[in-house]
Amino acid sequence: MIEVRHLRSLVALADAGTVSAAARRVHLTQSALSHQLRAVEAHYGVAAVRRKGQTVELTEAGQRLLALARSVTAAIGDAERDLARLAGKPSGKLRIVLECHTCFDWLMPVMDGFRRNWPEVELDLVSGFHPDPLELLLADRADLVIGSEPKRRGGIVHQPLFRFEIMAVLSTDHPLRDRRYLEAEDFKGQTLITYPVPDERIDLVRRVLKPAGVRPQRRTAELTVAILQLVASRRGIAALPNWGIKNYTDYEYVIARHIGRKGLWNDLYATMTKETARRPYSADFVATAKTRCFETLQGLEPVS
Amino acid sequence: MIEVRHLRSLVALADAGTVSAAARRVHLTQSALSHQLRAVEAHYGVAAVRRKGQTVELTEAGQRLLALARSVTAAIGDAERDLARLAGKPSGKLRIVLECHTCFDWLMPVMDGFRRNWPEVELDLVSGFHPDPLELLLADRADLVIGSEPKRRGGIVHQPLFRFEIMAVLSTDHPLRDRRYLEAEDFKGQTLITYPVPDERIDLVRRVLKPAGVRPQRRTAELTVAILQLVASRRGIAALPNWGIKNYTDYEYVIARHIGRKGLWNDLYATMTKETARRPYSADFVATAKTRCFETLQGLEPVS
DNA sequence: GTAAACTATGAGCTGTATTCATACATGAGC
DNA sequence: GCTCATGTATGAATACAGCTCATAGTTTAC
Repeated sequence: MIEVRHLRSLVALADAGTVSAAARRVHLTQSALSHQLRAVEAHYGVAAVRRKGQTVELTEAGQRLLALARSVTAAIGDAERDLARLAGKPSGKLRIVLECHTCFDWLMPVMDGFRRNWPEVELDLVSGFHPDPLELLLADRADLVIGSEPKRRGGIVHQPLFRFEIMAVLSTDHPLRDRRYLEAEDFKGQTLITYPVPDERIDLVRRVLKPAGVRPQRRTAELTVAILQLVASRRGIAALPNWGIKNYTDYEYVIARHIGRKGLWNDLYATMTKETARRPYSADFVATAKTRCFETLQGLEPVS
Repeated sequence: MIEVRHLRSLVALADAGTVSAAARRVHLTQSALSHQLRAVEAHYGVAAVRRKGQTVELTEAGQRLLALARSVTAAIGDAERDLARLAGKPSGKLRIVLECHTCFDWLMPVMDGFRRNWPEVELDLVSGFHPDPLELLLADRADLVIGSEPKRRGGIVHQPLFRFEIMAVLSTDHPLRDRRYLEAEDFKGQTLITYPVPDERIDLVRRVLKPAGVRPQRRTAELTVAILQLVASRRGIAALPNWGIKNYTDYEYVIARHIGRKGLWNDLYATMTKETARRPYSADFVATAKTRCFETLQGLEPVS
């Protein structure tokens, strides 16, 4: 008998593209997922995936099962929201602070979905720059902070969202184009194009350049497209999330390179007070944000 | 995490009305189902059922979960049919023979549904009376027999459908009206109103009256409503399935009494050749017939 | 009042899903 | 072409979830 867990695994597989990555997403071993897949295939007497070298591809039967999986998981989600509503009228606010500038790109559709699912909740985006966003939580001026670097503090919980890679973005004819990955030294004498935020908020600077004593020139732009425009015009190098630049690298408008041998990865967390975390709608916000990002953004990994 | 098995149990519970009966339907113990229910309720922090003396009733949350359950099980059913189609183009015939006259009542909607789900399968109803329907299977003049009394024969398999009670139907002012149940003796001197089929096909006669040497007068009518009409007009007693007369007894148009202390129960089977049983569409026919009957007919029990 | 239904619940067992250990395949980099 | 990293497959061992068993408490019918 097929079970919800099989369907969730299948969704993860379709989104991740490999059994191993899917296993990480559903917090199982690769072996467990392989066994699951085999069991489902044996049960229905059809192949659900086709092995394609390092990666895996759904067969027609797999696609059909995936369609089932998506509709079933969506139906379960809807039901669970209704149950939460029945368990106790959950009116309230959700005021969100964004530490990470690029996160706007995925946050907007998530917020749109949330507004539809929880019309009774007052959704808001706290704007402006805040040196210590956690203070906003404690001062009851915000309910949820999206950022990295969880700092332990009483009464505050951090819920992992996902991990993504920050890549160096270069013009197609940049002298560093043949490097497989860039190191701190490579940024010497370069211009770094960033959002208009302080050094501390730029992972490349804080975690790579500053420790190595490298201080390249800075130039800023508000919008991601503007930054890419400057990069393409050879005005400098940018450091942006993998998934934010996929469309531009695919068409070789710009090129992307890893930062460091293993790449520069960033963990994203949703941070809130314990009390907020207990509310069903905030839990749902985090859950659907994760689901949606893993579904739509490329190259994501779960926080380890 | 809620699983498909919980949802199936919930459907069974809603259809059966008691935890014990639901447990029999899903082939689990009453205890297992009670534990399941508790687990689901604990997981969502809501009560799904309200105890009502001997029986059980869904709460609002239970109703919401039931709606989820029905839609999910239906979606899984659809997907499984599609997978069967992908596994191998299943064109073919399904010629059905009915041993049991009243079964027309539930068979028609089941056949309608089947025709929609399997347009590529030629569905047919073999009409007329046949002394030995199994012969039709072996002679390839039919594919599926619906009847009771499974006789072992090589190459032929019997798949249980359900068990139902045959009750004596009396006019509201009948002298036997105060008996809680009728015995063979009670039929002495009565007129028995039946479908126009031989003695052997009438369970009351074959299993109760004949063994006791009681041979009441017979009078026949083709249609169930006609039989009920005669009963109401005090022309005699009939023996009909529980579920077939519910509407009439509810309005006290006629009254129904058990036959024998424990009631007279009849097991229904779908009988076919092994080869037919292997075809996905015949398996699906049996499965959906069961599901649908348990859902729509009252007082059914699974075959033990 | 008794019998025959029903439900609830803790303890214990069983079966199944998961992990572990391992073999083998593929692709990138030197 | 060799090595390394990363992927998949699979049998055996393991752990835990879910089931059954045993039992007590309720409700309903006669």
